[in-house]
Amino acid sequence: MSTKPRGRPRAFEPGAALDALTNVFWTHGFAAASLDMLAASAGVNRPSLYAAFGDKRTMYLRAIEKVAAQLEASIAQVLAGERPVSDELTTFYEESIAAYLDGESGPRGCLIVCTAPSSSLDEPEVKDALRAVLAMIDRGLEKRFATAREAGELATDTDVRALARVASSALHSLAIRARAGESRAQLLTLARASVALTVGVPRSRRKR
Amino acid sequence: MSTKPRGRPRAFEPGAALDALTNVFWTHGFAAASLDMLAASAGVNRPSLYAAFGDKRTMYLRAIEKVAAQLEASIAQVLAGERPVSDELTTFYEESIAAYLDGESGPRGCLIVCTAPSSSLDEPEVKDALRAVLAMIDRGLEKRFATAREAGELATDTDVRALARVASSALHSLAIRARAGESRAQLLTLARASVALTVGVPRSRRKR
DNA sequence: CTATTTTTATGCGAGATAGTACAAAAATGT
DNA sequence: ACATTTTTGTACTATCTCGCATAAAAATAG
Repeated sequence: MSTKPRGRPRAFEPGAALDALTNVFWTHGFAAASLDMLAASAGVNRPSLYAAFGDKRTMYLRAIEKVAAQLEASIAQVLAGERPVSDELTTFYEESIAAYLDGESGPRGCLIVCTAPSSSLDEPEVKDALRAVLAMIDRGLEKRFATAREAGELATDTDVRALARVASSALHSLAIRARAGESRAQLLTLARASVALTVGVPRSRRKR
Repeated sequence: MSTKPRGRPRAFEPGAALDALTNVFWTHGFAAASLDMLAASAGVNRPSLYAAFGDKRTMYLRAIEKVAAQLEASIAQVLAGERPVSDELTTFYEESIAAYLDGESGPRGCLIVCTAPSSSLDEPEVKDALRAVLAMIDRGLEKRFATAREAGELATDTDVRALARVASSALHSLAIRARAGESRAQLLTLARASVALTVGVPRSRRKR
């Protein structure tokens, strides 16, 4: 099937290179990330980067797509509907917080929530990608809440759409707060309070 | 008291110049705002800008301080404790949404929430300023909720600190969503749902 | 072994960028 | 009138920036 391509083989793996690009954008944002930094981080020369990914804006959009895909997978996996909705939502926040805090040199929040808004007015495609990701998060939570409503975990008259938007808000705020330097304990306080307000106290923490 | 200064008088008003700088940073963020843009927007030459405000980073920090002061004033005024907490909180969100949507050329969210996170890892002072503003918002809401609890509008065992952090989250999200292009109606839906979840349905909208 | 194809690496080049030096300008003090 | 003080505006420098042109390198095809 995939017979060997004709010319000189690539000296780098595009997937690993995109990981490196994503890392640079995550720390510095779009505008402050220079091509020299990006190329050095990927261990590749600038022309090779251009050949593989296009210009800087395209590289940034690829990074957003990559993170968005991971996030979508995480939502599908954690909010699978196998445990009580409050437990799953708690896990979702906890895992997000862990991801926001574990940058190579300190906390850095979410690439999309924390860096895309800044460049979204100069780069319409970034704005579109940002809006799409926000909508994807809303939809993922809405779907889980709809299941919970059917299962009797939420009142039958619950507006799951609006509820999902509130639950997403906590996620956005967690990303920003993590990047601003808030402690894990502070972030967890917000996460737990948000869960309690949106879907009720988790069974494991309910007084009795 | 303020006898006239000795040398050639200023040809621009520093307050108006800072407004112009703030405007540029609001649209483009810190890194993408060039000194040429800033100077042109303020109608001033670059050396005059440097003399008045210091370097670009300092200009950006002044812009953040200015917006933070306006926000603090808005919180004190709108959440004064003169009306039911749900009404005041609704007004607070509505006014914030109006501000997020009324940029000169389209919606642009909040300068601090939408642009500061992106440069906060490269510029520690920006990170500190961002964290301080987030804490200020949390405190302002917490204070109002504490008053509401004393007034019997919230249950006596309400954790007003955690509640305030959730209410702040909605504000952060509104800022980002506005900049991403969500409609006023979408933003209002989130605002109303957040009010309902945190402090209950406003009297004016309560069924009976 | 030669031709072809694709990637790599050096390096260029046009332009933007941040910050500053310096002289002219515009005010006040004496 | 003249010196002093402060701001203005032009010009400058040194550096960075993006993106690309071009030739060498490394593979396959025949």
